[in-house]
Amino acid sequence: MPPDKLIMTSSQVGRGTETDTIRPPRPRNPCHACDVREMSVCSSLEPAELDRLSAIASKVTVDARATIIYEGEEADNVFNLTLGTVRLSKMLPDGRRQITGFLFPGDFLGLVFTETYGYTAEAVTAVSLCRFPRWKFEALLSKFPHLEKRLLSIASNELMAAQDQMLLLGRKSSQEKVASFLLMLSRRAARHGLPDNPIDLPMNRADIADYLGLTTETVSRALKRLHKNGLLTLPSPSQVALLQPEALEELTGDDLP
Amino acid sequence: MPPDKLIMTSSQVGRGTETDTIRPPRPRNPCHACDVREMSVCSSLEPAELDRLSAIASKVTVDARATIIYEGEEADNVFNLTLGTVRLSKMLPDGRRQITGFLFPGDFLGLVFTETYGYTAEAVTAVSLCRFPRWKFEALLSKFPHLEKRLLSIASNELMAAQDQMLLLGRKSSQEKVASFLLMLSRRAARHGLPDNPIDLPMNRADIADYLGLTTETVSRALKRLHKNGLLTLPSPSQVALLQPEALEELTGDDLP
DNA sequence: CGGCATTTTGAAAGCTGTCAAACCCTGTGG
DNA sequence: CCACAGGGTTTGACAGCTTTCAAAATGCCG
Repeated sequence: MPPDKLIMTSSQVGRGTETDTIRPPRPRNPCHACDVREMSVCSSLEPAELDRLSAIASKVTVDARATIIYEGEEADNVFNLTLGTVRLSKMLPDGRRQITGFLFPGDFLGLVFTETYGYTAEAVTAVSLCRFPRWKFEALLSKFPHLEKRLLSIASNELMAAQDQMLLLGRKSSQEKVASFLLMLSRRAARHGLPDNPIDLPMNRADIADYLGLTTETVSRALKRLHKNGLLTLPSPSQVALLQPEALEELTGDDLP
Repeated sequence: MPPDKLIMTSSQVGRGTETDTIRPPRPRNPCHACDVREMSVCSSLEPAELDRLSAIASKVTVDARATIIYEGEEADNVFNLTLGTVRLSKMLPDGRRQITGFLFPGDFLGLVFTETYGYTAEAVTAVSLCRFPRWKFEALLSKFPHLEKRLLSIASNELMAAQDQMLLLGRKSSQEKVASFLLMLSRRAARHGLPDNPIDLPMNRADIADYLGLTTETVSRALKRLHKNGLLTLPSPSQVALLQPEALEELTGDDLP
């Protein structure tokens, strides 16, 4: 299937997105095709590298729920998410699904060194991404060691996160899983300069369940129990207010930081 | 704690190791300190790179059950496993453990870009490794882009394996988990030129359980059930003969390859 | 051959999953 | 502006798989 098939123009991205509230004020977009300077990887890049990156990037917008890459499809592109939330997932033939991660602005997508993608990526919300043709991207890697080292560090961090997730999936109770998940979202939001206490849940219960290795019912019950114990409230199904983040920490089962 | 604390000379490595049966006959060891040429990463290295790698390597042997690196400890070294089996694990404060992976000869260990190790590594069997001081290793990376690219590819593959494992932990039944595990071991042995049908299990049931997110009892029962269904036999607790590998494939829940 | 750790087996409990239905939001259309 | 439709979420009852706890069996090693 042609790669162009993946690009769909979204109906206008909904309500004033929270990314507008990012604290470090937005630098002017230096690239006509793609706001490369906002990619997290850029922090360690030099101007020449940035320009090269911009030169091969094209901007893509995708509607909520659309598929960005299909598991098993030829890995022709690398993306960097600039707006919205993406979920990565793998499926068993009978339909059971495991979400292996959620991506937020700044995250890379499709950074694989295999012929084909190993997972499916779908837009949870309306999404904007920078797209880089793989061969150009790899050519760039060879020219700019900085970039390569940075990617290695990113991959290493992702591997670490994956190991934490294995611990969660293999050994935590449903309540610990949900508590861990909420805190992860809160921390991630804080890192991105977004409001971190009334947390926004861009994904639905089924996504959360498939991320935590649970069912929607169990997720719902775990939230209810946390609510009953006074740890949080649910102003709306997609918002969680953490009343006692410290107490929640203890319920994750993890070491306290 | 000083890094030297980690190095312990093993009592002679036990019985004639199976690695002696590796099919591609061993090249002569080109390095007095460490058989770098046998590292899996070497396949894509140039002679000059190999020599540099050898120059900073020192050989380390570790007794079975000894700890090689501790989670949280300063990440001072990078290792490459040359002989034996290593387990990587993370623990929750109350003692629950998740094994995030088993390492076999050729695998890297301690390849992180953080201050400290994110997991504990322990020798399952007697083990030999090449040790590289981190700072020297990183200096080498900067000089040899080949090496860097190779590591990026390794990290990318590990990430993929981690995602498969998340699918297993989050969505597979105990039987599917055990079937997947056995086939993984068999395939890995085959890739290394080792006997792949009467599989050797260097790790005990507790390790298998902690890798699959189960208990030893459940692992045992799953094996029993597979045995009862004529899929395998257990010549000894640490050996599994696969009688119908194809049928086992179907029980993994995965797509058939 | 005996001691000990590992593995297996058994019975019972518990947590999470399944199935079904009610409820609630959200967005639409009158 | 309100009623309605529909999907998503919550709740309930029950079943089932895995865990727990305990004890027997097995295999390994001195």
